[in-house]
Amino acid sequence: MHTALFEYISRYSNTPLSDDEVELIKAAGTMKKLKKKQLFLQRGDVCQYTGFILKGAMRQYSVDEKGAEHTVQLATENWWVVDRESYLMRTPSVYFIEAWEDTDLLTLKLEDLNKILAIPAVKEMFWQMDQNNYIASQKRLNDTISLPAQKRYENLLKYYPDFVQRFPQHIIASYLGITKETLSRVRKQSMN
Amino acid sequence: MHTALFEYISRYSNTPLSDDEVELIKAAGTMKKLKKKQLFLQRGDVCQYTGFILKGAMRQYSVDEKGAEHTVQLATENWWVVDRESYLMRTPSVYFIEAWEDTDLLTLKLEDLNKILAIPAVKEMFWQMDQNNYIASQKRLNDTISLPAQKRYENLLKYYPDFVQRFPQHIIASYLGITKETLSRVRKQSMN
DNA sequence: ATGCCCTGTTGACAAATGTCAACGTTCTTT
DNA sequence: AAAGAACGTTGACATTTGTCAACAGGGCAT
Repeated sequence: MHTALFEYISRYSNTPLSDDEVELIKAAGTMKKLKKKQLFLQRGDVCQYTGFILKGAMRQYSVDEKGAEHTVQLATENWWVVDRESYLMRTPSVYFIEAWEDTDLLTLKLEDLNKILAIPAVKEMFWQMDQNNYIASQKRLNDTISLPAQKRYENLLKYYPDFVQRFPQHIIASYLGITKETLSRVRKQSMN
Repeated sequence: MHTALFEYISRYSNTPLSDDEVELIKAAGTMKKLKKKQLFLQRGDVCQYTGFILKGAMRQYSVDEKGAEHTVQLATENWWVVDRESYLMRTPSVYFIEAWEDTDLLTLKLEDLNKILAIPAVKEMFWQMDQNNYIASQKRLNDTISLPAQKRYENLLKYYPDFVQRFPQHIIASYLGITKETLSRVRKQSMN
C-alpha cells in the first residue's frame, strides 16, 4: 500500500531508509478514499491533512466573488496535496481541494508529519519537493505573465499532457487563467 | 558585515548557532558590490551564486521575443536572489538578475552553500525560506489568474509598499503582468 | 430506457488590456 | 548649465479576452 510513497522518497533523497524507519512511516499515515467531487479541504476550514495521491486526480482552487473558480494546482498519482500555509499556520484556508476522480490518498496530520520528519530521508525528500514546487511555481508564474493564452495551453499540452486528458476543459481553462469559451477557441486555432 | 544574515537565520530557525558555526558561515561567503543596472545573472549563463541582499534592491526578469521584460521577482534587504533551477542543475538560465540600486550582497557558490548546509540552523532556515517562497509564489499565482489588474496593483501596494516606492512603474507593471500604460491608467482610477 | 446534468462549441457583443506615437517632466551625466 | 536618457501620462485605435445566451452530444443516475 505504501510502496508508491517509498519509491517517491528514494527518488527524492539519497539517504536510504532503515527497517525501523519504514515501520515508522507505515504507522504514521492514514489511508483515505475520496469519491469524485468529494472535498478534501473546504474554504474557511483549517487544512488538517497533507495527502499523497496513490491513485486518482485532484484539484486545488479558489472561488472569486462572482463564483468563478481558479485552479491553482492539478495533481495526480505521486503528487502531494495540501494548503501548506493553512496546514502549518493553522489558519483558515481560502482554497478548496477536491477529488476529481475516485482517489486513494495517504494522509498525514501535522503531528504525524513532524514525527516522520525526524527521519533524514523524509526531511530531504520534503525539502527537495519544496524546492521543486517553488521552481515550478515560479515557472508557471513567468508563463502566466509573459505568454498569451495560446502558448500557455500549448506548454501545458507539452509538459503535462496527462492533465489535459484527465481534467475537463473548463478546469484546464481555470488553470490557465482564461474562460472555457476562450480555451475552446484557442484549441480550434491550434488545429490549423 | 554578516549581522543581517545571522539575524535572518535566527528568525527562521529555532536552533542556535555555535561559535564554530558562526565562523564557518563567515568564512563561506564572499562580499560583492553591484552598481545600479549591473547584472548579477545573464540569460544563457549558469547561475553561479546565491545572493543575500545586505543593502539595495534587485529584480529578476525574463525577456520575450518582442523584447518585453517580465519581472518574476523583486527583492530588497534580507531577500535571497538566485535562479534556483539553474544554480542547482547547472543549466543555462532563462532569466536576468539585475541590481536596481547600488547593492551590497553576500554571495555563496554552490560548494559554499553545501558546506554551510551541514549546519542544522542553516538547513532549517533554507527549508523555511523555500516553504515561504512556495507559499508566496502560489499566492501570487492565484492573484494573477483570479484578479483584474487594478486589484493586483492594490494588493501590491498593501502588502509590499516598499516595492512600489523603490522600483519605477514600468517595472511594477511588468511584475503585475501588464504594460506601463495600463498601470498608469489603473493608478489614475485608484485615486477616485 | 429515459431524463438530466455535465461538457464543449458557437455567435454577437462588451470590457479589459495592448500598441503606437507624442509629449512634458525629471533625473543623470558630462 | 546643457544634453540626453529615463520616466510617466495621454489619446486613438487594435487585439485579446470575457460575458451571455443558445444549442448539441454524451454520460450518468434512477
